[in-house]
Amino acid sequence: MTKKSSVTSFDVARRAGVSRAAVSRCFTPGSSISAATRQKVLAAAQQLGYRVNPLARALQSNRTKFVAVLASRMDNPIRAKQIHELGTALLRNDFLPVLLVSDEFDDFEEKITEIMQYKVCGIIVTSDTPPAALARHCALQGTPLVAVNKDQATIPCDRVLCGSDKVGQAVIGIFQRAGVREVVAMRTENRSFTVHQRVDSVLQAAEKIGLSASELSVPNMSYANGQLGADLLVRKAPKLGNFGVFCAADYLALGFIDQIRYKHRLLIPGDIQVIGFDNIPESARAPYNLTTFHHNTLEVAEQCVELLKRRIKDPDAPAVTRDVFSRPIIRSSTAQHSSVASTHQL
Amino acid sequence: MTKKSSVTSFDVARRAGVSRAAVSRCFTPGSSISAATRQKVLAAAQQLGYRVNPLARALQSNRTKFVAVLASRMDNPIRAKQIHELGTALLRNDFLPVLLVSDEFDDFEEKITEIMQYKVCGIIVTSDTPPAALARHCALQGTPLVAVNKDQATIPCDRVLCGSDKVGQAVIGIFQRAGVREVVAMRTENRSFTVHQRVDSVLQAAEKIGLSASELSVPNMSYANGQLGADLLVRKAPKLGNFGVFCAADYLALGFIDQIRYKHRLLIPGDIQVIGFDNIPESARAPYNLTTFHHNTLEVAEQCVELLKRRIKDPDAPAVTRDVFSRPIIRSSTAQHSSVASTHQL
DNA sequence: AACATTTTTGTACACCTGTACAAATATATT
DNA sequence: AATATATTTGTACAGGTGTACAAAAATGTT
Repeated sequence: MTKKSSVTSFDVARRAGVSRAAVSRCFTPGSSISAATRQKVLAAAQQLGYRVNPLARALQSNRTKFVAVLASRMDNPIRAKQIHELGTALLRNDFLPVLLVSDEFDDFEEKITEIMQYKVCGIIVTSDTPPAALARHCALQGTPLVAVNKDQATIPCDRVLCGSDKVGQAVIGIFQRAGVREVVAMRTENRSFTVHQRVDSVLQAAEKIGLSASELSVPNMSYANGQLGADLLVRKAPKLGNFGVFCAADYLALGFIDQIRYKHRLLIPGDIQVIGFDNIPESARAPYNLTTFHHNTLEVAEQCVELLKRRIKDPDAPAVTRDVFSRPIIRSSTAQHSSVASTHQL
Repeated sequence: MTKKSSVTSFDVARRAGVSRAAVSRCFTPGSSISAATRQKVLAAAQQLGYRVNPLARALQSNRTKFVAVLASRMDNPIRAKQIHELGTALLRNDFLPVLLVSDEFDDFEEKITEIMQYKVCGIIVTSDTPPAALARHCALQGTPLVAVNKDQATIPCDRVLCGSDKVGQAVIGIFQRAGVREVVAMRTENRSFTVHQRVDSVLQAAEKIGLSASELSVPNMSYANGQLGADLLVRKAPKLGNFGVFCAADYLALGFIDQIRYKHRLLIPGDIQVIGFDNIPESARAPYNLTTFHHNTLEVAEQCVELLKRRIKDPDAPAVTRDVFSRPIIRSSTAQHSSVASTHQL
């Protein structure tokens, strides 16, 4: 029933008996317009089914509602969840997320410069390997940039972290209460900033109280590498007693647990205790019941949007870092201390 | 080093010593321009770092490279994978995916009409509950629409399916060779078209060869509902012998298996055999080893893009449906028949 | 009531491109 | 070489909006 949507501000102006500028002002927040004319314009717009043409507006104002979201592969459920939360958070705040999946792209930088031509009002980086040139591009164009779980050095801009540098004390506390004598922290060799933060934090906390701790390195953060980690550990320390293994991500932990159980035929938490990070859905299930940290992707997403809005409002504000707390969730992949009543939870 | 990117076609024209129209033609495929001037324009553009302003172009041509991707929650890994594949497929084909996550939005229709104002060149629907008005809007605006795993009746447009209506024969074949005497197909009550296709297909194939079959209904497609299904089945048929359960999605199957094993203390495949659909990563792992069907999300995504391009080229082409084959993957949640050598695979 | 000040309005231009049209040039034909 | 045809070029307009500027109206002040 609606016309071919070619109803323009000119049509509304004529209908309302005002100038076209008045129409524009009516739909531009903060413009000077009297209540009377606003009323007239709104009525006419309603009748004609008028909507501001966002492309024309963008051409004029040099800004759209688009926000580029840079993501890497979504095979890890926590990544998928983060993208989902970012998407909904952006939509809730009247932005439009453009999804740039970096996977398999040589000319990813080209894609980024292309999307920037569309005058996006911001960029959120989630992907593992942000092109070094990205920050430079953004600074040059004046495009707000928010990095999720990135090192300050890698990309100088507003950042949101997930409390990875604070897990050490909790991890060591849980292990200690459960009678662990030897801690192993599994690190990945890729440049995931948070993984390094978590492992460093755990090693540091162990050292602080004089608990024996070492680290184990696997290439990247996948289920298969969790399995590999199990093989490496078993080879390195054939007789495992009172061992506690911290895996820098649940995905690693699941592979580790399955391999320890199904290949090496050891018991968890009997022979080895395991703590992960992320609290992906699988971790809560019966076969795993993994003690872990709740990665609060919703809060991370909301902080991202908040920082984005802040910077849009004040482009010259100093860069800040928001650290979102990840609370520990204790399940049965770690032994329950006798004196602790029942922290056990799903 | 690059200027503030305000280099316009006018600048290039002056530098190349041609008219502005020549510059436009140089960057518009299919325009009439001589090799000589094209050369001159390209050289000037290169020197100045000129890029066509896509917003101005869109305003003129009434078309952008944006494609709206309608998605629902990404908690199910197969959904996340599908979105990932769609995203990369669109980027590979020079489109820009705008992600609209339908979750929790009352005014989702409003969001859709908003994004359509941006003159998107297409919409791909993946979400479970496509607004009924969507197809109408698209037809009205002439926007190409591709639906993934949707009923023809729900939305009349180009469609891509994943071979759900052809699983029956394979499922029954596997069950039969494994000695199953009683088939149960688990259906979800939500309006997922493919779930119904799969269950119907299985029931039909069972009836065809006179195998006893019934169905079991749970509210929706989640791990928890898989658990619920297990409870319902055990209550309904306390003595389970030679039972084969088809779960319309792996996610259901995992919940079913865990509940059967950890709560009801039965063996899989000893007491109950299970087949799923999707082949999510978890299904391949040691604790599950689920016999299932490989949901070919990559192929689905590529078909979507192909149909989209086809319709952009020829808006009046008749609506077509592409059905992507999902091949069975036989693992140890179904018993291996003695005469079959080794179809077992990870 | 006369003036000063603030708010609102309309006009005109800018944003940057694609393309219809006619003029100009190049190529083919006799 | 002269004509007919095909190709290329430039001019001018259209696409729909935001906003600087000055004029007009409304409000406040003495």
